[in-house]
Amino acid sequence: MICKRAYDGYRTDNDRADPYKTFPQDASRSALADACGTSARPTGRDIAVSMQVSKVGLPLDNKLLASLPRGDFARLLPHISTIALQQGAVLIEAGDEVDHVYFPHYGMLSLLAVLRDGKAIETATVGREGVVGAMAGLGLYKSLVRVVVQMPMAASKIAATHFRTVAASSDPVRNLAIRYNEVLLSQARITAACNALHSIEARFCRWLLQCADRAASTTVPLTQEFLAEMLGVRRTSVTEVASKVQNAGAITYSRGVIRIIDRAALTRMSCECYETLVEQSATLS
Amino acid sequence: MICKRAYDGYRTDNDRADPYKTFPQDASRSALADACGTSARPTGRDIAVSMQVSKVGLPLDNKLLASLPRGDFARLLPHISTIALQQGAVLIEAGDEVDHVYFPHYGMLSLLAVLRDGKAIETATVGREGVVGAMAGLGLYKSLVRVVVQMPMAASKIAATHFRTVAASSDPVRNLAIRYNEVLLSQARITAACNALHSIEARFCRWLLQCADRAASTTVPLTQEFLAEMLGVRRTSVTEVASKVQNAGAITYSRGVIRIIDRAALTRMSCECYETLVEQSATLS
DNA sequence: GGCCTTGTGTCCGATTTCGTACACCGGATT
DNA sequence: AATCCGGTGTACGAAATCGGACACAAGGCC
Repeated sequence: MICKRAYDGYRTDNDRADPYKTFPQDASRSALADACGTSARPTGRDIAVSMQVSKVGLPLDNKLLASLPRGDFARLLPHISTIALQQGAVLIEAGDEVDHVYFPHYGMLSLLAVLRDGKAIETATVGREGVVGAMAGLGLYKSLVRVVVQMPMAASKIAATHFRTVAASSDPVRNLAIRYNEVLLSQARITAACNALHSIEARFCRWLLQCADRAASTTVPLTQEFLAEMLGVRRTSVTEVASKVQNAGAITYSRGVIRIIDRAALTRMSCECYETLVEQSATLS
Repeated sequence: MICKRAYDGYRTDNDRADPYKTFPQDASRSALADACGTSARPTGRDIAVSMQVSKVGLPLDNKLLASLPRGDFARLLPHISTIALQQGAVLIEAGDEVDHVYFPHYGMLSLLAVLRDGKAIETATVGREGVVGAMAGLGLYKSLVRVVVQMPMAASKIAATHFRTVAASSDPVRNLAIRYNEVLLSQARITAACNALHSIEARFCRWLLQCADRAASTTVPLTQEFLAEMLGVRRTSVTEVASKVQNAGAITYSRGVIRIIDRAALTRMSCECYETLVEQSATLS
C-alpha cells in the first residue's frame, strides 16, 4: 500500500525525536548532519572549524542574504549559525512549529505538500537564491509543508524569534521574505499546472534540469525511488522514463547517481515549465 | 487541437480591447458587466444607484475589508468603486500589468496558470474572504496568472496606485495582502498535490463543494466545458464523472446548472483536499 | 414550426499510468 | 568468497484518461 510505504517509511518514532531526520535508505550513509554551530563572525574559538567553512559555505553565498544592505545583514549576522545538512533530512515537518529560518548556501531543499494518507509531493524547490521559514518572521508559525534536503548541503540558520525581531524593524529583511514568498507561489502554481497537464517523462526531465542547476553540476545524486516520491508517481514509472531518456542519450545513471550527458536533449524532452520557472523566478527577484 | 480551442477561444482581438472580456459561449448572455462606479460613501449622486447596492453588495461584504480597523478602512474607502462582473469575464490576464485590486463581495474568481500552448488551469479560487491583485500594492506589478469570473459577482475595486499609497503607511492593509497571499500559496500547493494524485472524479466533487460554498447556494451555474478547463481535463471526462455522480444521487444537472442534492455524498466522493483547503484557509485567517 | 446554437451523451481505439510481483545486479559487509 | 541489501529492470493485466468523431437534445430566435 502506498500509504504504508510513504508514511511509515518517512516518519518513524526515531525520526520524530531527531531534528535531522533521515530517510531509511540513507541510514547507511555517513552521518554528516552535524550542526557546526559556527557563528559566521570568526572568533578565536572558530578558527578550529575554519576548514569547514569552505565545505559549508558562508552566509553570503545565499543570494538573499547577499542582497541585503550591509547594515541589515549585520543585524542578522550575530544570530546566524552555519549548519550542514544530510541528504534526505527532514528540516521542517508539515504541521510543526517553524522555529528556525534557513538560507541555503548551496544544494537544494524541496517543499512537499503532505496528504493525510502520508503521500507527499513536491510543490517547490529552494536553493541558494531562496529561504525557507521566512514567513515565520511575519506571523506564520506553523509550517504547511514538509521541507526535505535533496542533496548534501549547508545553510545559514537563524532562530525564528531573532529573525522576527530584526524583520520588525528592517524593511529589507521583511521585503526579502515577502518577495521570496512570491517566488514560492509562482513555483507552486507552475507545479500544479505541470502535474495536471504534462507527462511523467517531461516532468522527470524538468526536475533533473532544476536539480542540476541547483547542484551546479551535471551529476545528480538521487535514486529513482526518491524521484518517484517527488513527482508523485511509481518508482517503476521513473525507471521506465529514465531508461528511455538514457537511450535517447540525454543522461546516464547508475545506482543513485544520474549524470546529464546532453543538456539540450534533456531540455527538449522536458516541458516548458522548466523555462517558465527560471523566467518567473528571475522576474520576481 | 486543445491549443486552438483554449487559446484562440479565450483571447480574441476583441477580448484584448475590452477589460471585461467574455468567453465566447457567454456572448449571448446579458451584458451586465457594467461598472457601477459607485463610491461606497453614499452621496446624493449615488442615490440613483442605491437600488443596485443590494445587487452588488457593499465593500464590507468582503471579509478582508471588514476585518480592517475602522481608520484604515476609511482611508481606502474614498478610492473604492463597486463593480459588477459578468460570468466568464477575464479580470486580469496573465502577463498584464495589475492596475487594480479587487475585493469580491460575493461570487468567485479563479486564478489560472497559463501555459505557452494556451492551456490554462486553476490554481486557486477567491471569494469574499479574499482579494486579488493585492501584491500589486507591495511591489509586484505583473500578474503571473489569469483571473476569471466563475459566476456573476460583484467586487470593490481600487486602483493599484491608491492601494499602494495606503498600504505604504498602513500596517493592517499591508498585512492583509501578505496574509492572504499565504492562503493563495496554500491553495496552490494543495492543488498541485491534488492534480498529481487524485482522480478526476474526486477533483470534480471537490470543485463543486468549493464552488457551492462560495456561491452560498446548492446551485452552481457552470457548464461542463467550463469545469473541464478548470480541472485541466477533457470535457467528455467531466461528462462521464458528472453522470456517475448524478447516478450516485449526489447532484443533478442540466445545461449549465448543477444542483447539489446530497452534500454528504458529494463530500464522500471528493478527496480530502476540500477539507484541507477549508482548514488551512481558516488557520491562516 | 423550423432552425441554430450550445450543452450533453456516447462510442471508439490509443496511450499513459497504475499496482504488483519478481528477477537481477553491484557494491558493501563479513 | 559468500552474503546481503538497496537500487534497478521487466513483465502483465487493469484502470484511468485521452483524442476525436458524431449523435442527440433543450431552448432561444426567426
